[in-house]
Amino acid sequence: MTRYDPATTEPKWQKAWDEAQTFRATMEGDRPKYYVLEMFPYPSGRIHIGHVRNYTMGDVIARYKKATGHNVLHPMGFDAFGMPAENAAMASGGHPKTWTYDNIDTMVAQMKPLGFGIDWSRMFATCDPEYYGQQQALFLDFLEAGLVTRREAEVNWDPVDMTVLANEQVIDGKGWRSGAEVERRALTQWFFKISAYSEELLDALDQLDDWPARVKLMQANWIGKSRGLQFSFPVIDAPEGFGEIEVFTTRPDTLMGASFVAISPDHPLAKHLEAAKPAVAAFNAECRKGGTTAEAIETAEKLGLDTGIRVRHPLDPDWELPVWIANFVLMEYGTGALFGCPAHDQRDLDFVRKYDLPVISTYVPIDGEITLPEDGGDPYVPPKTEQVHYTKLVAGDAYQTGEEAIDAAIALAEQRGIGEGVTKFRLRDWGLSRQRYWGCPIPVVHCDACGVVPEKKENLPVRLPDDVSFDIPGNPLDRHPTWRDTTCPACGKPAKRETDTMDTFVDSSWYFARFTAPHAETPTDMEAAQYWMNVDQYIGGIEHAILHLLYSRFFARGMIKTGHLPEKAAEPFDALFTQGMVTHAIYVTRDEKDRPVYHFPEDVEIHESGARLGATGEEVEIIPSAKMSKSKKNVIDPVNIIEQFGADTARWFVLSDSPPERDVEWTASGAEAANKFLARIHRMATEISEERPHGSDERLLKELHKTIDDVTKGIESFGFNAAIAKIYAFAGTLQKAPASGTKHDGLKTLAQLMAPMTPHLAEEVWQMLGGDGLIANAPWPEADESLLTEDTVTLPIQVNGKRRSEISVAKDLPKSEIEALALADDAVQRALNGGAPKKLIVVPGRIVNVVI
RNA sequence: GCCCGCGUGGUGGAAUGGUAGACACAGGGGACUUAAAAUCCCUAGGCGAUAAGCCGUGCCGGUUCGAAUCCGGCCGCGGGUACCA
Repeated sequence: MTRYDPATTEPKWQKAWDEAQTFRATMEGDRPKYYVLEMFPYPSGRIHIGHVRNYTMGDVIARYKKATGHNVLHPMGFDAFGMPAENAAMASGGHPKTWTYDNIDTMVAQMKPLGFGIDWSRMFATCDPEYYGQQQALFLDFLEAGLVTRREAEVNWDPVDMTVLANEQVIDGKGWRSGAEVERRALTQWFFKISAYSEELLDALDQLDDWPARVKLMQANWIGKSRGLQFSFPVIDAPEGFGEIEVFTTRPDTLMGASFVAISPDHPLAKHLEAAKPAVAAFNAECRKGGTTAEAIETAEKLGLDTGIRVRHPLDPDWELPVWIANFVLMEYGTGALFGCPAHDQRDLDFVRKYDLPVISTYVPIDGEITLPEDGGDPYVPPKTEQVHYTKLVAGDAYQTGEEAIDAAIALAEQRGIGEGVTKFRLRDWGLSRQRYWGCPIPVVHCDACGVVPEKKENLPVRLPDDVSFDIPGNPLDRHPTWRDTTCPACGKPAKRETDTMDTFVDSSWYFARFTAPHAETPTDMEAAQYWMNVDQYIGGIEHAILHLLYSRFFARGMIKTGHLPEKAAEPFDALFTQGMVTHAIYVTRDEKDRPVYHFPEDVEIHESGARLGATGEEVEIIPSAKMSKSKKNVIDPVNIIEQFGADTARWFVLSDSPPERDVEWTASGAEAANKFLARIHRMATEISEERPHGSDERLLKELHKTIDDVTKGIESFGFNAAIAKIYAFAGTLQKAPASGTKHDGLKTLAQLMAPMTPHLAEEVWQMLGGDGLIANAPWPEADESLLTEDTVTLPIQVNGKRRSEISVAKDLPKSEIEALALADDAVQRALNGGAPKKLIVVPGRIVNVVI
């Protein structure tokens, strides 16, 4: 008996697929198209087991769809621009380009042995000039179509290194290299006008039936549509040009509980006051310390400064309120100013308690007592749909819901001409400027005479220069005179190139469209886009639920507007699946200064008494389980598993144990078990590979068709682990079954069911059993409906909801007879103890419940 | 802080309103073998005695004939938070 040997078998079948061009996608034939895409990887160095999991899932879908008669497109590429390449260049003196392309070569060489059914002829990297040149063309078309604008926005500024920092490079409010306290500084930057699409991007979520509900909810909350009242507070003794302060509120019903007006440190009035008042200037400078992230701003200590300016309450001219500058007021949202109502908002209450301002409740619960916030209680914040008792009413009835009171307040304000109801969105425009080298150059030129001038399309791509260095902080493009200095495309006079490059999210916002015609001389080829779009199934991590997916949805709309995609591609991803991460324990020792030193799992030996370093025997601390990360060294390189057990084992294991949307802990023992099972399947094939015997096995045939049905449904619903459990169960039954024609056919069909997951083994078994051609080209088995039903069913019998017994009855037995049988049951008799049941619930085919 | 998830045996998990723990890993016992490997069989949530029974899906409460599943409140963990990708 020959043992299954993946080392020879897997390359053999990969070569066979290659030679037959099995996965080359063309627009020929009349089969329906199917486009399956996994979020493309960043070329970080080597692939890890999480990549294997992600691309195996996509491959299962791709191979399954091919078997069900589809013309499948399954491409692969690399999201190749970004910071890590520059960091590597800074750390080790290489060039981002060399580093990136070397990594891509390594990762492709690691992925090919996994046997993915990918059309490798379509591969590209976003750092290929061929790709980013087309992206520059897209940018120019977007600019012309009015989808791009330029204005000031804040960045993290490292005052020592004199550079812009990414959020990731700000650690505890300090620059990662200099250690200097970071401050926020405004720069003129390019923006995509995504906020103009707020309403549309929100509304269209409803049509995405095959997206996870939580992703749609996160996007909806991110876009953040809210209706409220915009109105002004008249300023008393106003500085010139600041006669009133305009605010936006979603709770105009609480206007009679206002206790202060707060403006952002970036509000025009705050900036105006800086000039005359050193205290304001100092306060605003204090507020601008720290990074730009929402987390940093929201969790910072709430600070306020009384400007001394006072305003009048719009509903009561005798009521004066103080105007404060507060660091929690964002200039980007609403009007950059608000009124505080501490009785019904925790943040406002914290603020007034800190600065000793009044608290005024405007409503109380209808039922029940609360300690009013005036008397030291918590703020009262019921849902807007709940009816409350208004004690200080703006409009409407004293007893009404928050929603009703808000509508009434807006109506009153509009009637009196105080303000108007407006709809605001939280979504901000997409700042795409990055002050970095390794990205797509923004194809514009700054000319003293003509201003900002778009580069001519015939001059694209604007290529990144190769001769740059990273020995000093900052963007090397800024100090590269021969690249930076150019001539104005409009007037021909000397001018300077834009040295900012694009956010890498731009690169990943249209790559899916480029895969449909990766070498077209325009960004897309309309015929190919018309044929292949949309992506039928998109697969990727939940961490992309908001930004990447939202930007892609915007970009698709922009590409339609500029004639680069057909109308139908406005929502480019028909179905979305978000998979979980692969996690692993972290192994740590301590150095002489008690600093953590991380170790790769393969360097650690696990003993009963604990873990030790293989090389030195030093004791190792085990930190339970965390997301795989290169810096913590808790990454599993799948190459080890592939070398030891083969690609099919790696594929089978990553699919078998965990539901794909959930995080999975990597364990080596699981891979061994997966390998044993695959060897078992192969052994079965060697045992029954001779001629197909006569004779059928009805019981086995029913099992087989049930398995076909279960596995098909499992794959369709991404229930790979459950599908695999069914395969395990059927394989056990099959192995024990006596020889028959059914057994022979059953193993062949089992190979087909496994083919999307373990394609090499499946080809091997298929060939051994005399299958026709490649299993990769064989049509998917269909379950015979007539074999799926059973004549008798087992009904559990509950007494008061607890299982006490079970009966086996004919499937179509009338309810009355089931009732009689259930009541006659010993356990039920015992429970009834001579009495009669209060109620008898019979759910045909499912359960009986006797209520006593 | 805010938004979104998740929490089930020693472990990965199954069951999405109807028999909690399918399938597998690790464990225990056995067969085969001179021995080992490989393979095969049995066992397995907890308490109880192997019975009856009781308890049990992070915690507390609710809806229901019936809740891991639906609702409310908490705790813990994870993802995102607009310059990580």
